[in-house]
Amino acid sequence: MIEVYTQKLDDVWFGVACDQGQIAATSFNVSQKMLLSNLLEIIPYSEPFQVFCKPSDFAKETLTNLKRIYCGENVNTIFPLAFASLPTYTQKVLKATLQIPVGFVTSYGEIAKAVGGSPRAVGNVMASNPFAPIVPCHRVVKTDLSLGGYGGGLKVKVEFLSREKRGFSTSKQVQVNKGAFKVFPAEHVLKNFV
DNA sequence: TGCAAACCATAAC
DNA sequence: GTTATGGTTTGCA
Repeated sequence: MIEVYTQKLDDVWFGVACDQGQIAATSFNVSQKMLLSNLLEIIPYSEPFQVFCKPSDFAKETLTNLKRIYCGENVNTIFPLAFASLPTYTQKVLKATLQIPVGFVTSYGEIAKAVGGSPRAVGNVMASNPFAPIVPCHRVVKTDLSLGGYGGGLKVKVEFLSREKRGFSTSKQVQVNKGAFKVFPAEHVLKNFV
């Protein structure tokens, strides 16, 4: 039985779907209706689920952390994400995306170079990211440092990046399992929006 | 700039 | 199996 919890924190709804102590999906939205719709779309139709009004302790902690990420804070928590049910390639891309530090962005192509596959395929994984905003798909942009797309709307993507900017000025390398990819300061993207 | 073609993993049929 | 579909990228006019 998958347990679904939602909670409103400072005008934004956050939600988590828990499956046997693991996180099957997370999401956020200004409307609770949309949030539930997003979450339920992620969990398989065949899985029985129940929506709870009151969060469990674990859910409460997770939702609080989601909000902190949403606010642009550094959150070091390791979340028990349910990767096992996802395709291998999807897992690789999501795990690489997890390595992008707060205040930095990278491109679809950079991730593709690090984990294999094509930028297009990486975009597909982002588009169906079950763990927003834990997996920071908002930190992935196009090669020319223009935005690309975002599930929650481009405005939200920009807002995320401006809350996360840390004043970095130089790019750096991030190691993943096999390869490495380059990350750029979030400012490099934001400057196109002044 | 702008457009066409290559890209490649998924999901849906 | 096969096809359609992208949160892309690159090359070429």
